[in-house]
Amino acid sequence: MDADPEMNGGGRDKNSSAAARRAGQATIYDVAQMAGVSVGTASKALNGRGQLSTATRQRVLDAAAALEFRPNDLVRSLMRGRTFTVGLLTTDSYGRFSIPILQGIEDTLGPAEISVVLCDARDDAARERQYVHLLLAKQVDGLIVTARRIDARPPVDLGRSALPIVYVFTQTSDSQAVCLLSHDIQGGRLATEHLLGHGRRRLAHVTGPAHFEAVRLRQQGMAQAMAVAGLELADDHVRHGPWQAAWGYAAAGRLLEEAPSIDGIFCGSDLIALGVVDRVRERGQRVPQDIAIVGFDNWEIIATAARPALTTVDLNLHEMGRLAGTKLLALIAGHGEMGTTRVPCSLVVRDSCGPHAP
Amino acid sequence: MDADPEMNGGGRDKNSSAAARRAGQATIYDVAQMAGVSVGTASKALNGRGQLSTATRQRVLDAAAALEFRPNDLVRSLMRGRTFTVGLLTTDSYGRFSIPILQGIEDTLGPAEISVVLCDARDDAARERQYVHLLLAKQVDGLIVTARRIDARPPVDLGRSALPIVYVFTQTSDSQAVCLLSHDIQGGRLATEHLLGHGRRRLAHVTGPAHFEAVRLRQQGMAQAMAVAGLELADDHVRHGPWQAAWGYAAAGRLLEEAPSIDGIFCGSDLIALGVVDRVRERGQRVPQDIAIVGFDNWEIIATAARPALTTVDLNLHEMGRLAGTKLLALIAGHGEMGTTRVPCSLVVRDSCGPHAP
DNA sequence: ATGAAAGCGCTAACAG
DNA sequence: CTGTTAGCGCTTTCAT
Repeated sequence: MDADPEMNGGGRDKNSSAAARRAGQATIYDVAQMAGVSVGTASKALNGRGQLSTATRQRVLDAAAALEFRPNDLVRSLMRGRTFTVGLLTTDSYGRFSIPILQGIEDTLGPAEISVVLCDARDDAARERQYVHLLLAKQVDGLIVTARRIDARPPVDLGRSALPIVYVFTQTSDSQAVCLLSHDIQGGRLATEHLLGHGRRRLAHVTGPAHFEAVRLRQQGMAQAMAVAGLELADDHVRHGPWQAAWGYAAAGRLLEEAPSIDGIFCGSDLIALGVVDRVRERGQRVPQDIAIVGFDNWEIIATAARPALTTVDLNLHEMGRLAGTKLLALIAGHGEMGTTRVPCSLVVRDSCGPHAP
Repeated sequence: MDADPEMNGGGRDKNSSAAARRAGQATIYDVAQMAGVSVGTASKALNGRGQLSTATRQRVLDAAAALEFRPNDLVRSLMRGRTFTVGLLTTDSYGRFSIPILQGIEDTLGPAEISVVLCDARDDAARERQYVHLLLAKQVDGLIVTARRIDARPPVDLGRSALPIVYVFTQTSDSQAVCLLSHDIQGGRLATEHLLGHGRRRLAHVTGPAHFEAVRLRQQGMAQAMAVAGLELADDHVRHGPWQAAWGYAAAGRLLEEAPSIDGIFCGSDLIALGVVDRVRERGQRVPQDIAIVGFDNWEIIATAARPALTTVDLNLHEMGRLAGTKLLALIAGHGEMGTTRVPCSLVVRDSCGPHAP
C-alpha cells in the first residue's frame, strides 16, 4: 500500500510524528522527502558514510539546512548503546568546590563530545538515590562523585549496573574505587615552608574541626615542614574550631594573648584567615611585618577581600576536574586504573606574607 | 566466553542488545522471558495498564525486581516525544547566582519528575551556541536562561524550534519573552527605609559601575525612599566603582574624608559593604553606632564574614528559581503568559544597623 | 487475559 | 550509487 501519490501529502502525516512536529523539529524523513531520496540515503549523506553521488549528497545537505534538521540524540544513543553523557553527583550545594571541578571535567569531556549533567543531592541520601536512579535510567556512560570534603563516604549504590565511577575530592572505603584527592599534607608543608622561608620561626595553626581528615593532614604537613627546620609544632599552638571567619577572629585573639611572640600563622582555610588578619590588625600588629599569614583554599573572593590579600594554598580543583574527566574516559574505554591519586596543591602568593619567597 | 546454553542462549543474544548487556542492564525482554510472558504483557504489568491476572502481574514484577530492571528513559522519551528534562543555560561560572536559582528550579520541577541539565556557557557566545545545539539535540522540553546580571542580552537563537524559554535574572529585548527579574528599585527602597528607620538622615551610596542596570535601579529606589522622607540624595554622596571589597574600602575613605557627618551608607553589594565597614572601623568609627551600613545580595559567606555581620537586601534567588520553574512548566503545558515579572527583595537584619527596625 | 505487530527516528546491513 | 529491510527497547493498539 503506497500512501504517497503526490509528493508528500499524507506521507508527512504518516512519517513525521506528532511529537516532532509539535516541537517544530524536522525529521530525517522530511529531509529525505525534500531531497527526493530514501531515508537510508539521506542518513548516509548526512553522516558522510557509503558512496553517494556528489549531487545527491548536496541535495540532502541543502534540504537539511533548509529544514534546520537536527538529528535526534535520543535515537543515536539508543542505537549506539552510549549516550555520551556522564553524571556529576555532588553534595556541595554551595558550589564552592563543585563548580571549578565541573569546569575541569568539561574541559576534558567537552572535546570528547561528552556532556555533563550536574545533580545536587544536597547532602540527602534519599535525593542521592533518586538521582542515581535517574542517571541510570537516562543511560549515562559514567559517573563522577564529588563533595565538600575529602572524608570517606559510602560507595554509590549502583545495584547490578557496572557503571564506571570516579570519586573526586571525596573517597570511599572500596579499595577498587577510583579516587582523586587533594594532597593536603603537601599543601600543609607548602604553606609552612613559605612561612619559614620568610624567616618566621614561632608558628601557630588556626584551623577547622579535628574530625576533618583534611584538617589532620594539613597539620601533619605543617609539623613535617617544621621538623625539617628543626622546629616543633606545640599542641597549644594549634587551635581547632568551626570553618568560620568569626572563629579565626576569636582564636587569633586568644592565641596572641597567650603567646605574643608568634610571628607566623598558618590558617586551615581562607575564611578563617580572613578573621585572623582582621584580629591581628585590630590588635595593632601589622600583617605581614609583625605576623605573616598563610591561608588555605585560594577561595579568590575571600582571599582578595582580606586586608592584606591572602597568600594561600590552592587546591587545584580545576586540575582535579580535568584529571577526573581523563580517568572516567579511560574507565569508559575499559582501560582505567583503580586506586587513589593525590593531586598536589600549589601556593598563590599575595600580600599576607610579604613579597615572593626569598 | 559465556555461552549460557541452559536458560536462554540464542534468545538472549537476539533480544538483549550488546549495549545493554555491556552495562549490565536487563531489558524488558529479559523480564518477559523470566516471567514466561510476552514483552507486551510485561510492559502492561510494569506500568499497571490493561487487565492482567494478579498472578501474571506478580510474576513479572518479581522478575523485574530480581533482574533489577530499569526502564530505559531514552526509549520512553522517544515515544512520548518528551524527555522530561529542561536545560539551564548560565553564564555565571562562579555559581553565586545560578546555584540558588538552580535549587529553586529543582524544587518546582523535581515533583513534576523533570530533571535539569546545567550548562555553563562561561560568557562565551560560541560555547552557548554549542550548548543550545546540544540541548536541542537532546530534545529537552524547555530552557531556562540565567546570568550574573539583570541587563538585557540577545535572545537565545533557537532557529526553527519553538522551545519554551524563561529568562531569569537576565532579560532580552524581545517583548514576547518570559523574564523574571529582581526588583532592584524596591530593594533600594527597602535598604534606605531601614537606614531612615534607624534615625539616619545623612546617607551615602557606595555602589557598582553605573552601566549596570541594577546599580541605576537600586540608586533610584534609594532616592525615592529619601524623597518620601523629605531628603535628597546628593550626587557627590553616590560613588560608583568596581564590584570589589577594595573599592568599598577606598570609596569609604574618600567619602568620609569629604563628608564626615555621614551617618548611614547603603552599599551596592555585600562585597563592597565588607570593604566599607573595614575602613569605617579603621577610621575609629563604630558600626552601627556612628555609621549604619546596609549591604545588598545577602551573599551569606560575605555578609557573615564582615565585622559586624551585614544587614543586607536578599535577592530571593531561590524564590526566583521556583517561579522560573513554574513559568516554564506552564509554557510547556501551553498556557504560559509572556512578559516581565519583578520579584521583590527582602531585608535580612544582622548587626550593621543595630537591632531590628524600631 | 494474553500475544502479535506496528511503530518512535535513525542507522546499518544487504540488495539491487 | 541508491533503496529496502531490520532492528535499538519499549508502548500501544488490535486481535485472539
